[in-house]
This record gives sequence, structure tokens and C-alpha cells, in this order.
Amino acid sequence: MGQAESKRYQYEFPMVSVTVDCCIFGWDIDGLHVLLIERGEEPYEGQSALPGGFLRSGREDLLSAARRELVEETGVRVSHLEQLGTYGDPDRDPRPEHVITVAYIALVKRIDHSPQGGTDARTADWIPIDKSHRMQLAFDHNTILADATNRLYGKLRYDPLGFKLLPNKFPLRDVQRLYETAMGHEVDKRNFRKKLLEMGLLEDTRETETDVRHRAARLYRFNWKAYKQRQEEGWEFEI
Amino acid sequence: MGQAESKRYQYEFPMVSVTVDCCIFGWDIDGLHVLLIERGEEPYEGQSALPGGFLRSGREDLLSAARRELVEETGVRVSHLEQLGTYGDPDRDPRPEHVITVAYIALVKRIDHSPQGGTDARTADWIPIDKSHRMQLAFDHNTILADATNRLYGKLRYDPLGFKLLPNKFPLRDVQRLYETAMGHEVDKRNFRKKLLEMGLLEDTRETETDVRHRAARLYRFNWKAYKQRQEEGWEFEI
DNA sequence: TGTCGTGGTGTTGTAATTACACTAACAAGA
DNA sequence: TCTTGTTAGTGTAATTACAACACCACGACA
Repeated sequence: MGQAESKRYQYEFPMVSVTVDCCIFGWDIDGLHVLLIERGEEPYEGQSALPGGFLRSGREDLLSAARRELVEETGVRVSHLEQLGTYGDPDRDPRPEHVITVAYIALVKRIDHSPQGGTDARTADWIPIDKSHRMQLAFDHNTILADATNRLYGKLRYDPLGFKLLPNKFPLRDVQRLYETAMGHEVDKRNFRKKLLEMGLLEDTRETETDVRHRAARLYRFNWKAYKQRQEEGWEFEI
Repeated sequence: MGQAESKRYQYEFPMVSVTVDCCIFGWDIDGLHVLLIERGEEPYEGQSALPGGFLRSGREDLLSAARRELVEETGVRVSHLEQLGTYGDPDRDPRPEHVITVAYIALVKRIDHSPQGGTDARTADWIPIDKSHRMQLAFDHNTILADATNRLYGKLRYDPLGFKLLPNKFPLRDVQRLYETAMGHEVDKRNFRKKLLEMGLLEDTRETETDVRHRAARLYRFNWKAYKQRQEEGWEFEI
């Protein structure tokens, strides 16, 4: 926990340390990855872990802490972080204090973010999701990551945030890939395209892909403005 | 936080106090209620609040703390508590420490539980859900309760835990009432009954209500055993 | 000019969902 | 015992949603 300081804090009862941890999922053409760091400090020095760290007591709320730690350790800045849950087993952290952690989730385009190691993190990298599940992570981060992955798969179906993971203009093929990855099974191309287009939120840009060695696909754009409006009318996204 | 004591706890950084709070929803023929206490201690002495209290650092996990505090303050024992979320704004508690709280939800039959005030709680009572929303609760408990209510309405549809709120044997009418309350709108009687019965998890007891001033309804029983089995086969409840 | 790889398109059968209105049973009171 | 009030209990038809399914188009390259 860092260097010695002159000031110390005293309490009548033993208190609790609170950390925040971030499960940042990144999408790109080569699939879903998760952002992991290699710890530069004990405990678990040298081992992989979710980026995160201590809440600055009294000076920030949990969400700010998560954002701050994420930037400090990986250089990655995300707009929406969603709370996943809190893990509080007294033995989940080997240090003498009782350390509980509040876990957050976010989804980003991998291409927009190049993680770099920082404070307390030797390195920070995108790890393919399958591989991450086979690694031995620090603390109870395997559990947290598994919970996060489940939540993620559930969310994409009822929230168009999947489109935030694609470039501004995208071929329908890529949407399908994303959903097939997230849902864990393949879907029928025609039915999928029909559903997407009948939703009426995809604008045909009348442009096509370039630099492909086969027939170029049309590019579409997600109409966020129309979505917001529909949402206010009580409409609900589902795919 | 009380008088001087010989033993004190020292830390290098200011720590955080962690509390747990419980949103216990109770169902009975006269609708949905929530369990609230009247605080017997500062801050917010005399005001209504969700039952809850401090985590015993290092000695229990969050779930155990929630259970323990619930019993201590209200005498109510619940089997399943589900984590709702964690609230960590530094200003959410007027005390000098940063106090974050982890909120839990449970659903019970009101008839099985007679709350009684206890430690730190002058009284503990079932409050009709509409009324509770119009009360001024301690801390950020209005926010927590609102979040809990939303979550509750979402859950009943995908989890047969609604049947835990009814007596062992119940008329279909009562199931419908429960769901109409939870979903916030009425549903067609025939379609609702059809869906319930086609699910194949309700046993006809061949008994009928007594002491009613109109035609007596048949009583059914939810077959939990069959449900467990179907669940293991991958079947999912939905209504 | 042919072949490889991917883009793009409709129809039909089946299942699920919705909408909808009357008779049956029982108790109470006239 | 007849009438009234209150809730229980039931079926069908129309609509909509979903799932299954196969072929031609286009462009690159050999």
C-alpha cells in the first residue's frame, strides 16, 4: 500500500478497505477481449488482475474511483461504467484488513484504446476472453470476471450498446458477428438482418466497404437520435 | 461513534465504514409492503429507514452481515437475500467517516413475519409500498428503495419466487393479483390462467376455499420439485 | 472465363399471443 | 324460495412473431 506517511488514521473499530475493480470488455474484428493488468505490487505481484484500486475515502464516490483507477493503471478512459456487484468475503484478500471490492463493467471499441501500464500495473493488455477464463487471476477476480461475462451476454440483447462497439459505419455482417459472439451461438443471416432492418434504426449510408477482396458490403449507421426518441415513447430495444 | 476505548485501530490511509441495508418486501392479501424501522440512534434518530447496520470487519461477509442486522433490528429472518447494489457517495451519510452501503433485497410472506423493534431500532413495521415512496427516509434510502422496487418488478417475471409469497395452497386469482401488482397493469384472466396451467407446475389440490361469500375457488399448489428438475434440464420460468 | 468467397434477398409453415363474453356456483337477504 | 351480488371458470378465432430454408450477385484473382 505505498510508502510510509507521517499522518495516520485511528478508529475505534477495525474498518474496511474498499477497492473498485473494472471489467472492461473490448470488441474488435478479432473478437471480444478483456482488459487485464500485470500487478506491480504485492500481493499477487506479477500476476494478472482486473485493473482497480483503493477508493479515496471521503473524497470521491465509487464510480469516480473506478474511472480514476482505470486511467491510472491502464490509460483507458471510458464513458459508461455500470456497477456489477460487491464482493466482501473477509478472506478474498490476503492482507490483514478486510478488503471489499465494488466491481464495474464497461464495453468499448478496442481500436479506440491502447492500454499502457501505469501506477501499480507493470503492463495492461487486451486478453482474448476465452484465454482470460483459463488464467489464474489475482484475488477473486476469476469469479468477478465470470459474473461480468454473464451479465454482458445478458445486456447486449436489451440495450443497443452493442452498436457503440462498432465503427460509425458498419456492415450488417459485423453486427451479426458481435451478437453471435455475445450470445454464444450462430443465428440465421436472413432472419437477423430482417429483424435489424425492421427495427428502423439503421440508416443505409449508400456507401460500401473498400479494400476487401470480395464483394463489398453496404455500410449502415445506427440512428441514436431516433433511438432516444423511441425510448422516450416507451419503446424497448431487443434483439 | 461512541466513547473512548483502550484498543484502537490505526491505518495509513483513512478507511471506510461499510454498512448493509435490507429492502424486505412482504406480500399479503392487502398488497405489497416494505419493512421499515424507526431509527433509535443518531443520525436521523426518530426517522424511518431501511433496516441495516455496520459490517463487522474481518469477521463476516456482506450477506451474513445483512442477515444479522435484519434479525437484530426487526426480528425477521429471511432465507434468500439478493444483492441489489452499493451506494458510495461520500455525502450520503452525515457522519464524518465515508460510509458506503451494500443494499440487499428479499421477498417474504408478510403473514410469516411479525417485525419487532430491536437494537438501534425503536420500531419495525410493514409499510404499504405506495406510502413508503412518499415518506422521507434516512440517508439515501429513498433512492435505494426506488431501485429495489424496480428490480423487484423485473424479477418476478423470470423467477417463480412469486409463489413463495403465497400460502402453500392458493387460488389462481391470488397469483394473478400478485402479478398485476408487480407488473403495474391488469392482464386477461383466461390468458393468464392458461399460461399458468400450461406451464404444468401447478397441482390441483381438489380442495376449495372456505369462508368466502361467493363461489369458492379451487386451490393449487406450486410443484417446486418438478420446477427444480425442469430447471436442471435448462428450462426457464417466465410469465 | 471460371472459381472462390462473401453479400444480399422472400416465402411459407408453425407456434405463440392476443382479444374477447358468457354461464356456473354459492351466499345473503328479501 | 326467489332474487341479487359476487367471483369462478371456460374456448375460439384472428393476428402476429418466429424459424426454417436456398439461391443468385458481385468482385477479385488465377
